[in-house]
Amino acid sequence: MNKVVIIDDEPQVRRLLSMVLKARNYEVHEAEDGPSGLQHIAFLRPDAVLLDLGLPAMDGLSVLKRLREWSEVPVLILSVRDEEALKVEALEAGADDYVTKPFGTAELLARLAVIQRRRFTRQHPEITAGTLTLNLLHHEASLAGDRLKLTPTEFSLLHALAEHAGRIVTFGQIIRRVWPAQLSDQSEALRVHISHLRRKLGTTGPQIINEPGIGYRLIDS
Amino acid sequence: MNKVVIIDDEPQVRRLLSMVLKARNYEVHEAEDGPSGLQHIAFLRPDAVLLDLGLPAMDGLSVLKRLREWSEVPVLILSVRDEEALKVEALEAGADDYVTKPFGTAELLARLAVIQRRRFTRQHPEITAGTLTLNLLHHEASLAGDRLKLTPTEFSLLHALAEHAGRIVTFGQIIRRVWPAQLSDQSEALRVHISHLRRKLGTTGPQIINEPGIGYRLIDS
DNA sequence: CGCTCCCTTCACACCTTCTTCACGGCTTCC
DNA sequence: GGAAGCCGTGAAGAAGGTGTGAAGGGAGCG
Repeated sequence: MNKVVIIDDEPQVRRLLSMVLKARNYEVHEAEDGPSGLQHIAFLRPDAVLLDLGLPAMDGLSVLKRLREWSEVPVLILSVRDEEALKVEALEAGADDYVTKPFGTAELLARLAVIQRRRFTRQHPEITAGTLTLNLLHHEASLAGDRLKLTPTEFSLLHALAEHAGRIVTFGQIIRRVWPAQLSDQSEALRVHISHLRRKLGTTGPQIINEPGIGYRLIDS
Repeated sequence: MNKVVIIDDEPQVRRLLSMVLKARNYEVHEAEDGPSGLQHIAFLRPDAVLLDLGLPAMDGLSVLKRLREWSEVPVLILSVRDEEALKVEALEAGADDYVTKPFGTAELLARLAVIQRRRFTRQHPEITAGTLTLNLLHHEASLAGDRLKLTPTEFSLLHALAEHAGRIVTFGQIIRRVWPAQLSDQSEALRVHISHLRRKLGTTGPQIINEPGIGYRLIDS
């Protein structure tokens, strides 16, 4: 499913966009300011970003520039009519397209589809962490060449950990990613899946380490 | 060039400060009371403000509170020794640091430089103070490249200090931030966590300094 | 319908972390 | 110089987080 992060300080705009996109089967994540938006993007690796230019604390252009230092994710700018100069700057800083508020949903969806198609070509189909390999295209995991038999939830969980191998991934990040639409607390289920994963990973290769009170970390050796 | 506004009712103090700062290539503007000081700030948009707490008509604390309604400009408080309680109030009202009269010019210039530098490094997903680095996204802390093993409370506490590295953070500010929902007095627990943090930080890099009766300060070297 | 697979919940033992207490050193103030 | 208050730190109990076996329940399928 297509993941989108919306960065806009106005709750109404976020709600509208969210509704429209969810109806098209997008998985939507919202952020109300630049820093938290960047964190969402860094972790979720969405397929597209909708970015408001007129953010309060850290303006949209700064967010975009910061983002482009490490990500090529398609970015669609949301701007109001009188920010012409800013729009140009944004495009030069690496935005893919823009729509002017107020915008029609049809136009928005069309532009979104276009910028995604443009970027679609290159994507990493495999991630590795030591002897562990995840093939995202085929949903397959293997450990030192041997195929691992993982359930969908386990694969998703391991994916979240392996993508940031060696680093801490917080409980909140894991849960938002593995259970995006879930409102109830999944931390209990998470512990059980971690337990299952550890058993399947065995004692020799990569290990899942708990950082008490914070999250988990996948280490290579 | 750096613009500074000095608000102090004593002409000698203003003249001294003015000389020192001009020698360092600051552009200096003087005001002898709160209202005219605020006007200067509103009009000049200075890069820093030096504010005497003991002003005749409108006291320094009132000036600061008024100022903070519309400006984030760094403010360095000038106070005399017996205004301890006032200093705490000033810091909690948004002052960035203070120096006690009489003060050395070296100290004044150093603190001024610190509070100006810090305003730029807001909102970054990573915070550094000397050899100390906090990665907020991954909840990781490292000292000179080595990862520090911190508990959640320790991380939160160090975060509060590091975000204002070089400046005083009052007990009240720390406690409200680390234990937001707590009603009981956590000052005892705070001392213990500070102790643990100091042990983990060691004796070489950044140090946590106690400012008796006021709060703590994280210094780089 | 019965089977299988998978996810979630529960129970409980275990372990880490937080808080409190106690006490000694240090500074400040009279 | 003595008293009072603030601060640092060791130790220990309290509180809360974590791992895992087992059981319940829903979806898909023949």
